[in-house]
Amino acid sequence: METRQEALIDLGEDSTPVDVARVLVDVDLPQLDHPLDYLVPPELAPQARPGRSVRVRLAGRRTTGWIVAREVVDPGARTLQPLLAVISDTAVVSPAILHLARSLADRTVSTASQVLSLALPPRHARTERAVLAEPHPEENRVDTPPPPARADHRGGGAQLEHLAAGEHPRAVWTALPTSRDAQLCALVRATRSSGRSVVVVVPTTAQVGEVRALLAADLGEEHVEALTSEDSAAHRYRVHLEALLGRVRVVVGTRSAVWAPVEDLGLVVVWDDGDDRLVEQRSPHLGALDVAVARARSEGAGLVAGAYARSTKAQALVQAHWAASLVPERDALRAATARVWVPDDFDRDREGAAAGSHLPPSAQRLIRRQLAVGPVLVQVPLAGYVPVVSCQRCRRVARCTHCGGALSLHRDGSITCAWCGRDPQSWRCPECAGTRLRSLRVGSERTGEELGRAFPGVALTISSAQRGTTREVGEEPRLVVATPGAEPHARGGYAAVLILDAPAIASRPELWAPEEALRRWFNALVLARPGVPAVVLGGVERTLAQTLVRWDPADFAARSLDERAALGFFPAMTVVALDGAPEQVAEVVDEARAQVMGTVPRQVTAAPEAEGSAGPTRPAATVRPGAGRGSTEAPMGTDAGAPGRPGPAQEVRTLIRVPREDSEELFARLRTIQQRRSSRRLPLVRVSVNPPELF
DNA sequence: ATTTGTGTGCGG
DNA sequence: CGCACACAAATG
Repeated sequence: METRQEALIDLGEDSTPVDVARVLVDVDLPQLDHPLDYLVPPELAPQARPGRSVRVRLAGRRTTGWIVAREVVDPGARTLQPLLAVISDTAVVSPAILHLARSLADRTVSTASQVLSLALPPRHARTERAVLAEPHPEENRVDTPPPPARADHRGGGAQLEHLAAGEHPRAVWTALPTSRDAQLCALVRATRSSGRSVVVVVPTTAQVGEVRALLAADLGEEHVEALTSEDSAAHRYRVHLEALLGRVRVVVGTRSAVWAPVEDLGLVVVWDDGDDRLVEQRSPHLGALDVAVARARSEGAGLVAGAYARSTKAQALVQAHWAASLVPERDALRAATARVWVPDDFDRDREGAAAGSHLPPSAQRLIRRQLAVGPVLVQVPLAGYVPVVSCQRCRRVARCTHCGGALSLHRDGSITCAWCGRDPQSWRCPECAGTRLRSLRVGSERTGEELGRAFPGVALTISSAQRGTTREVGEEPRLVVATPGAEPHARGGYAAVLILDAPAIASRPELWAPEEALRRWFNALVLARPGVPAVVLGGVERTLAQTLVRWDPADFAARSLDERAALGFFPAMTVVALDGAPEQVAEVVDEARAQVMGTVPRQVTAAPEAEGSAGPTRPAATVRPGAGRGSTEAPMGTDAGAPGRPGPAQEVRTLIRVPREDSEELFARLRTIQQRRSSRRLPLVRVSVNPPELF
C-alpha cells in the first residue's frame, strides 16, 4: 500500500486531459450514489486499477471507496481531489459485482455502497498478502462428463446437457428426497465440465456442511469451498479473493455466499429459497434468490431454485417464462414419498374436544403402530398464539374487503386491516358466502415433554432451536418431537411423520402464511420412508389439504400467484412501504405518484403472548364486520397506540403500488425524492420495496 | 459529515 | 457596497 501527501491541483482555464479514477465512495448518502472522479497521482498509477479499494478525501473527510474505472478526461473547470492511497493489492470487487450492486440498488431504492457492503467481506490484510504470495495453481477443470440424466423429473436431463454445453438454463425444481443429492451433484458436475464456476446457497450452516461433503465426495475435497457466517474473517476474505482470482470454482454457503465473485459463473443454485434465513437482515433485505436471479441475468449464468416445496416468488419465474418448472414424474413421486392423510374439520369435530387439546386417538394409534417399525417424527409449531379473523361458517382466513390485506383484531374487539387501516365492511366470504366473521387464536403450547409423557417407555428425542437440536437419529423405534427446521434426519427414514397444530402457521393472517406452512410441512414429510403414513392435524383449508395429499406444491404456488395478481399484490404489482413520521411519509407519497393502498400506525412488534388454553384453535367472540369503528377513514396514527402510553411521535406505514411494468419509473422517482430529502436533511422516510414481511 | 456556494440583513 | 451570518447544495 502506498500513500501520498494530499494536494489540490488546480488546472485553471486551458485544462489538459488528466488521468482520473472513477470512484464509488463507501458512503450511504443517496445523493452520492454515483462514481466521483479523483486524480490519479503518477506514483499510484500502476496500482490504481478497477476493483481495488482506495482511500480518498470527500468533503474534507477521509473515506474508502472502490475504483469503478480508469479514464482520461478533461476536468474542465473542476478541481479534482487526488487518490490518497490504493488500499488493496488486488481487485476486491469484480465488474460483475459492481454492475449487480448498481442494478439491485436501483430496484430497492438503496445505494450501491449499501448493497456492496453486503457483498464484500471485511478486508483482512494478512490474508491478502498470503493469498497473493501463493502461486496460481493449474486450472482444476473437471474433465469427467456429467452422469447420465435422471428420469424422475421431466426436463431434468435436458437441463444437465445444456449446462454441460456451456448454456445457461434456468429452472425451478421441486425435488424428491430420494434423488435430491444426486441431482445436485449432477448439476454442479455438468456446469464444471463446461469449465464454469458454481455457487450453491443453502439456508443453514448445517446444510452447508452436508452439501459441501456431498460435492467434495464427487469432485474432490480441494475443489469445493464452504462459506458461512461462522467462518473466520480470514477464511471469508480468502475465499472471496481466491474466487476473484479464479482459484475457487465451486462455493457452497449460506446467504452471503450468493455474492461469491467466482470467475465465469455458470450456475447459481438456491436451495429452499422460501426460508427466511436466506433474506438479508440488514436493509435492503435482499433475498438470496433475488440476488441469484440478478446475477444469472447479468452474468449469463444458469439458475436452479430448488426446494421440496415451492415459493410464490420462484413460481413467478416460471410463470414469466424465465425459468422452466421441473416437477417429479408421478411414478417417481409415489415411489419416493409418504402417504399423506389430512383429516378435515369434520373428523376433528367428531373426535371431540380432545382433538384440539390432545393428540386425537387415531393419531395415538398411528404412532404406537409405527413405533413398532421405526422412529416416528412429530412436528410441533413453536408455542404461542396469534389472533386471526376468519369466516364464522367455513373458518377460512378473512382478508380485507378493500385491499386484500391481513386483518388484525384489536384489544377492544374491533377489526381493521393491518395494511390499509380500513374496516372490512360488508365482508363476504369468497369460499362459502358467509357474512359473519369470528376472531380466534391459533397456535400451540404443546411441548415435547408433554407428548413424551403420553408414550411412557418409548425413547424420546426433543429437538428445537431453543432447547438444542439433534441432527440425526437411528433406525430404532423412537419418538422424535421437533419444531419446524429442527427435525433430525432418521437413518433409513421415519416410519411415520405427524404434523400437529397445522393452523398455527397456515392460518396466520400474513400473506405468506400458507406458503410458509407448506414449506415447513414438506421439509418434515420428506424425512419419512417412502410409502409410510404421514398425517397433518389440526384442520387446514381444502386447497392446502389437496396440495399435501397430491404432493403438488407447484400447483399451489401457481394458485397463490393467480390470487395475488387478482388482489394487485407482489409480484403482479410492485408494492412499496414508506415508513416514518406521518407528515414526512405523506409528502413522499404525494411526490411518488403511485396508487395509495392505505396508511396504518407502524406496528409495534410485540411477541405473541403464550396463553393458558387448549388446542390449536380457540374460538372467541363472534364479530360483525365494521363493529367498533364508526368511520371508513383510515386512522392516521391517532387512535392506535395503547391508551395511557405517552409514546413519542407515532410512526406510520403507507403502502403504495404500481403495475410491475411501471416499477422502474417509480424507483427512479423515489430515488430522486430520497436524494433531495437527504440533501435538505429532512427527516428520514424508509423505503421498502415489496417488503418480505408482507409477501 | 464537512465544505462550498448563495442569499439576506445590516452596518458602513 | 462590503461583510457577517444563515441556509442550501454539493461533496470529484
